[in-house]
Amino acid sequence: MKRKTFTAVTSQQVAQLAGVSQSAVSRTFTPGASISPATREKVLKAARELGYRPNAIARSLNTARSRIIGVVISYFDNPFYPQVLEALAQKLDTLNYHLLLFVGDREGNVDRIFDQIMQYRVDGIVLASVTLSLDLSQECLAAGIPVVLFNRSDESGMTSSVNSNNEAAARQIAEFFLAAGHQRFAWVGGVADSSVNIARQRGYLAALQEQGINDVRVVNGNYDARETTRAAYALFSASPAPDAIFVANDHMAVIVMDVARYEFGLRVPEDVSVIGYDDIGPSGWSSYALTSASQPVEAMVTATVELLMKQIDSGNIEPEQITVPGTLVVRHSARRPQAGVVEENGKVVFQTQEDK
Amino acid sequence: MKRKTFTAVTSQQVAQLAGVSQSAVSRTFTPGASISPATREKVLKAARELGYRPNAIARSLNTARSRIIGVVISYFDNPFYPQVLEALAQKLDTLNYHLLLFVGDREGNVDRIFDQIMQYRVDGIVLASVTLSLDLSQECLAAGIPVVLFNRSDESGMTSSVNSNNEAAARQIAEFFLAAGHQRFAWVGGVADSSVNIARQRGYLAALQEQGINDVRVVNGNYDARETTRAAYALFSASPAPDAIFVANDHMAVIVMDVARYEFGLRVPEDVSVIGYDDIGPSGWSSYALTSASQPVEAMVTATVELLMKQIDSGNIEPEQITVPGTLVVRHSARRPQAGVVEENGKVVFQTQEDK
DNA sequence: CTGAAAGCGCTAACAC
DNA sequence: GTGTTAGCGCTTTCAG
Repeated sequence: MKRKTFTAVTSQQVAQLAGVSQSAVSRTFTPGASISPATREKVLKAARELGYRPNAIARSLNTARSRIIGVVISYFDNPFYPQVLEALAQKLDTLNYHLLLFVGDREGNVDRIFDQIMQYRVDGIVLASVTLSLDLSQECLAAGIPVVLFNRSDESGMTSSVNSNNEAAARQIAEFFLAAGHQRFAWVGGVADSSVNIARQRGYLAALQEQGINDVRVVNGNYDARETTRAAYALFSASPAPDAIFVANDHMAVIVMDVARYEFGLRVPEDVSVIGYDDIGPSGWSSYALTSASQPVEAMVTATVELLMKQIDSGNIEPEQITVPGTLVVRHSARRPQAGVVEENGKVVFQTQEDK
Repeated sequence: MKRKTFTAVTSQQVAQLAGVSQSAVSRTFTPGASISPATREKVLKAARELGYRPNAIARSLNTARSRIIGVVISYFDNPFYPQVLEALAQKLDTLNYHLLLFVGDREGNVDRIFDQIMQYRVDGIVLASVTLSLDLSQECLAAGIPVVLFNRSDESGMTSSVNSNNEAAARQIAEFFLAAGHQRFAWVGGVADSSVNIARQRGYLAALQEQGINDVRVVNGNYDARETTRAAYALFSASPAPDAIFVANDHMAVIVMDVARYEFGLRVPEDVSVIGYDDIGPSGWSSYALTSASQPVEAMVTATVELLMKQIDSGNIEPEQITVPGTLVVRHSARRPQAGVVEENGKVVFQTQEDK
């Protein structure tokens, strides 16, 4: 058994053992501080003996930097977000920052989350919650805390954000459908006023319209399993049913496929082509083999963290909008066009003219 | 534009504006403190005006309580863990605790994680990382920090843990297979030395053995997609191939099903029955309709948090092993026995004799 | 390069 | 009930 008294060891105690001043101890553990190799060694030795670790809380108190980034997420059902979370945690860890997690479910807890975030004096915030009102980010910015919206943008341009190129990707999907000779198009949307949903829908419809197609069936799945099922039913019950469906994200697309196959006996892609967005894990599973616009999670996370760090270090929180391009990963849930589908780094992707 | 100087407002400033002492401010924000309604109001008013929020960092420093729980997770690919994370975050939030996330990927970063955890003086730790060595928990316990292992146990009994009843559930699965008349059994394991994997395998094999079945095909998927695919190939290439496969978790079971169907043209469950463990989201999708032992996530999380709180409040970290029972959710990936399958709260489950 | 000393913002005795 | 007074463990001037 170890000592019963669990009072953590302090720099003071280390100093005493090492026979130096407490500031010397502090300096040994402060990267850029000026300290002689000799004392440094003494301190390190004593620290090791005592099992000393600097108290991050105390440090935060007088540096006014917590080295904590608050991350607000909801929609854990969609594997996209856990993937982001993992990447974010790893990236931050690299920089010796830490991740305080907030779950933003109902609209009602914005105030509560804001309160918690403020109390912990987080150095920055990643807002990756689709549903949460933007008031939160405004309040944080007003308080001088850097915020970056992840996979979501703020139309007013007041908040920094990192997104994939939603509109362009959606246009590409329309082109893909068109090139494969589809005729009857549909769109299954997510939460109607979420920014990525709007951008994807806009790109898709616009590209279609440019080819003279105005008659696109639009339904809404609201990022919700039950509602998506209902929306899919509506789609396939119509006659003629659509033969090309772009679903706002993979998490819903998978449901649409299941309804098509198991409730309507449709073959995918022979009877109907389905394309999604995100390229989450299940999209790669054989049962789905979903053709999907991939989100470059790593790149997006890197951009997010860099943006945050820049703002934290400079104290300047000028908003900045970052868009990182993704690719259309071609699998088997949608009929393939004759041209444009190529292999690239072991993945099959679709290239439009401009890409070349 | 707001004021350019973002120095957060302190209790001192509030005190001044309210015309009271700084301690009065502190008291109004300390739940049980004795303060008169009158001063309380004055303080609250001043605080509102200034946008004051207590500095949690400073508070932590002298209460020696951070109100932060460190959560260590790896294996984000398996939706089970994100689900746990979400539940944990929500539950902790309820109690005004916060969740600092650590990603434990490689064995190598145990020391690093431990270091970070210690530096932030977290009040407790939830270890939900399958792969991470138990040294971490030992070190934390030695440092006097409550640790509870989640979905994982420590054979030595030195660490607290919360698990579903792995062995019992596995036995039940064996019974289910047996009752449905299966003959050729197989087991697809996860990381060989992970505690839940061991318990599930043990229960399954023991129950089978008690019925005189000793010939069970055992392969290993290591909780990894590629390896699981390989393991499934091995299983189905043999002749005769198994007709009843228990896979250590759903995340692998889904892969096994895909291989069976799309690589070997097998029908599930006509040709082969597959049962998994966890009852994650995708298991409910029509393409899989996986029969699976459900983990009672909410109950497990509640137990975890309660245990942690008890230990934190009492300062007593006697290890305690908690097991919470789950149910076998019956879908369509495994042939159903004649008896024992009943509907319960809208879910179809399997009941063994003892259950009744 | 090093030690002494002054806080960071708050809580918790302690007197009144 | 309220103000005064010590710190919590550390960083950071400031002399030397």
